[in-house]
Amino acid sequence: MSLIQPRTLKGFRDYLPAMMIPREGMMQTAREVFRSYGFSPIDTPVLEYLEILTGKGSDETDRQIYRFQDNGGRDVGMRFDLTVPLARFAAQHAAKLGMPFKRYHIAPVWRGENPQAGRYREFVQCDFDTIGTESVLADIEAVAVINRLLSTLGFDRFTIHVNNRVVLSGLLEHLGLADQTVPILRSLDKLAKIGRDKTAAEMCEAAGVTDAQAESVLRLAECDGDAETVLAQLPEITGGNEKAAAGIERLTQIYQGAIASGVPASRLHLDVSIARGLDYYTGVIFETTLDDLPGIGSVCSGGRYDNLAGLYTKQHLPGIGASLGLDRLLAAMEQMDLLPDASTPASVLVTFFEKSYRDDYLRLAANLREAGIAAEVYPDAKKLGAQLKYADQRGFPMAVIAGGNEWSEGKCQIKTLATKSSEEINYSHDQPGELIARIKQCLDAKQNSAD
RNA sequence: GUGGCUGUAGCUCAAUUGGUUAGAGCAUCGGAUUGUGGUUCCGAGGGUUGGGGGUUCAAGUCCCCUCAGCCACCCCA
Repeated sequence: MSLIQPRTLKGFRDYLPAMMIPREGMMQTAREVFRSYGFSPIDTPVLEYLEILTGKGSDETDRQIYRFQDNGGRDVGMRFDLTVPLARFAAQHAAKLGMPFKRYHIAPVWRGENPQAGRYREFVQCDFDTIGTESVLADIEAVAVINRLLSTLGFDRFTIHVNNRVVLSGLLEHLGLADQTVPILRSLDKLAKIGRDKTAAEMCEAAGVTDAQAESVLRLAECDGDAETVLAQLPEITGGNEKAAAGIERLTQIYQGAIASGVPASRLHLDVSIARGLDYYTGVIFETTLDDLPGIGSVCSGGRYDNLAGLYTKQHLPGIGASLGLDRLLAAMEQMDLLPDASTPASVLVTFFEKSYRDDYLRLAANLREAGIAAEVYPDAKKLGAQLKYADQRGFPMAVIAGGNEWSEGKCQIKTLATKSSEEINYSHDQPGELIARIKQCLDAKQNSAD
């Protein structure tokens, strides 16, 4: 019979232990950070009625949704982000949840687009959102959470780009271009890539603006520098428009609040030119890039959406949140060679030396686990060298070795793989304390030297 | 979805202008070595050259299709 070729779909990937161990660690870190701010976990179905998903996205996002008819003939789709399902969830359960409501959601999403480095058709997002309040405090907190997330994950050099869409829409209102927001945003987004002149030309063509209007918009987008400078220049650039002034005031508060929350000013960049983000954003928007690998794109983006749930309920449910692109970040760490190469989560390999002591090895390993030390017993009484090689290659930091000599003397050997050094420790099944203490000491030492 | 580049063993790469049975290093497994791993030596396995079709006496090499990866557009985590 012919074999079926084992393969995965374009843009979908397997995760081997060496990748999955840090990946799970990142999820755990994200969970801990979210919980420390009071966000609660939720989950929602992978599949939604198609109409739920297509309601608010642009044509572009609609095109990227995996969709099909289920066996009952219903039109369904796989979620392409976690924010739209949240809006549905909030509209459906608002009464039970109470407002404001803070949730986090770590789960895979699917987008049928062309993959690239750090860009997949299936990837995990770590979302956190606060809904039911328009308070600037929630906006500030979002910045603080992003900062805490990235730094807890081990990053030091990253930049959180912050903007408020209201500033631009205020300017557009001032210019009488309020109804051309979307095409103008789209053109503006290309500023860094295609340059000033082409951007202006495209704006004229796509949105029908005059040269003078394009000039005003570009002046806004090109406003750059440290936060104070930008904030000081914005009122004049936006022509004293009231709406823009409110947006600038909000941006100022977010900036000051973030600083007060402990976010280093060096990591904050008020970037009036970032116009990206899904169409549903209405206020502040965020993007986070790694200073050492900007090319991989934003690893944590989000913003405020004040009427997303409006599609599903008449209740006013404003929200703000952001999403950490876990798999993109993982790809970045891989490229930057930041991933540890251990492919086992265990700390100790108990070598299987002499068959007659099988139960003693099992008992010893059980004692280690009881003390919180992950331990694996090698399954075969193979040559010791082979077992140690196995331990080293899998990334076990330590091994325990005991044969007839050790057992009869009430001892066992512990070996630190990295240094090849070993020592004898007193041990009996009833009094494992000395062994456990010493192993923990060695593991701590290794942990510290790795940091 | 559109366009460009790429695709040989698990990994990194060879293979005259198309020309015998597609090679090497590393890795894997076994042995030298029945109580101590990253060295050395010996041996073994592993490929319908991503897959399919075509041109040719002859295709890893040329052409078409397809699949996948990377890049650009678009969009985004």
